Amino acid sequence: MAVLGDQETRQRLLAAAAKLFAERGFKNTSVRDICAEAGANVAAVNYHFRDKLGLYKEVVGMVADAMDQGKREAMEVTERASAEDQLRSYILHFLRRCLGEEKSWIDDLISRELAEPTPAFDLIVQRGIAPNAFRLGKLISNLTGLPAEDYRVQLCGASIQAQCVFYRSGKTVMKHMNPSLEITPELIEGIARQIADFSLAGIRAVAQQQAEGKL
Amino acid sequence: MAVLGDQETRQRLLAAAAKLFAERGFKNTSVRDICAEAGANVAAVNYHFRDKLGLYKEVVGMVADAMDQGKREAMEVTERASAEDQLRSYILHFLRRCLGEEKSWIDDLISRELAEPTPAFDLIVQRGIAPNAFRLGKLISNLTGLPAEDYRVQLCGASIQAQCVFYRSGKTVMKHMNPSLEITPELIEGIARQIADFSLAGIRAVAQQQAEGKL
DNA sequence: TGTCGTTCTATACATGTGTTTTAATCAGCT
DNA sequence: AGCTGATTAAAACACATGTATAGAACGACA
Repeated sequence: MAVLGDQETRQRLLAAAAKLFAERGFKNTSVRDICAEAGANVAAVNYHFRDKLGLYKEVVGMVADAMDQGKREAMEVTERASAEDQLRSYILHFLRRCLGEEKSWIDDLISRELAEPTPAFDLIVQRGIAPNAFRLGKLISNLTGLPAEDYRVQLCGASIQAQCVFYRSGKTVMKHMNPSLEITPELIEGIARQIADFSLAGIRAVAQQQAEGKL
Repeated sequence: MAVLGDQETRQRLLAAAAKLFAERGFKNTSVRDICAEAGANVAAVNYHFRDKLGLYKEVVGMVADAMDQGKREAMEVTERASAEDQLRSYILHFLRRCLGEEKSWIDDLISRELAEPTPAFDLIVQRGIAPNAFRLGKLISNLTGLPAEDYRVQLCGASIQAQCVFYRSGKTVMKHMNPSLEITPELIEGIARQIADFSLAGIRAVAQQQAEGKL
């Protein structure tokens, strides 16, 4: 087609690549597979993205942004709510994405990148992780009255993040140990509630102690 | 050499493979690299392990056992101590392995396998994860008086596990966001203490609620 | 209509990889 | 010494993969 890029196959390549990279990882996905999935020629990747790595970076950038947006929304929907309810909403939202069916491929791709960093690692930290850590810090600061930069606040944020992320690989393990287990919405809500209760109690306990160090 | 296997190069292959697989992952490690590292011939892998995958499975099995043993020791050293102290010891031990220098490659390999399962996934769940989840359940059961099979107990175990594992990839991210950060033993102990305080408060809060569901 | 720039296709190239094959080496045994 | 079985070595094979090249298709514009 024509003149100033209609970018049609470019988009198809991005979609196909996102799907396959998330499913199988960078090294296990061949350029040929991506092009086949996208209905494009083998050379299309090099033409549009210069490299296989170039394509991957673009995908990772998109995914990091999508992740960040999803998390921002999960907090902002309940902006007027209490800090506690904001936290509960955040946890539930996160767990739905890790344990539910849809869109979990986003976190799959991120997990892979964390376990086995490629040159695209930067993008994830910069555009996906850091902004979210910042928001979480503010939330916990509201909840405790401690400054957001406080060592204890940072670690509480990490603890909450940790419990959520855990269920991404946890899903695989659970299905493996108990194949008949059905992951219902009620199950997810139950887990989310317990994580929230657990964490709120943890936060309050930690906030009462003396600060001991600095990040 | 001779008769009934002196198994010398076999051992060298296992050691080299463990190191390289943990460093770069399964797909990113070539048989040739392993053999070079072990000072063996290219064909040695196929002779001793039939496959590249055969070698990998053997390595994963070893690693799963080593992980399990390490965690068992971390609890048993303090068998006579209170359940609370046992938990604190467990968390500190775990964090040292994730954030410290030595032996963290064990958990690196496990993480990769969780993020990108291969046919060796079974081994890890069976010999590394399941036994530990069982022990953790018993510990929390002691701590709360609830039965180890209780839904809430299981989830508390997951929360603790989660916070520890988190710092394995967390280390990479921290170093990336703040390259000048020194991970001192004191830092590790501080984090461990906060995780323990956080979790103990969480456990007590959760244990006081009504049970809501079953795994 | 003919030229131009963009996009797409078919094909080839170079390389890295897991695996196989065939022969050499060597310790123990008769 | 000569045989036997296990182990190691060198070379080759088969194939997948990332990338480069050369040309075709096609719309836009003069």
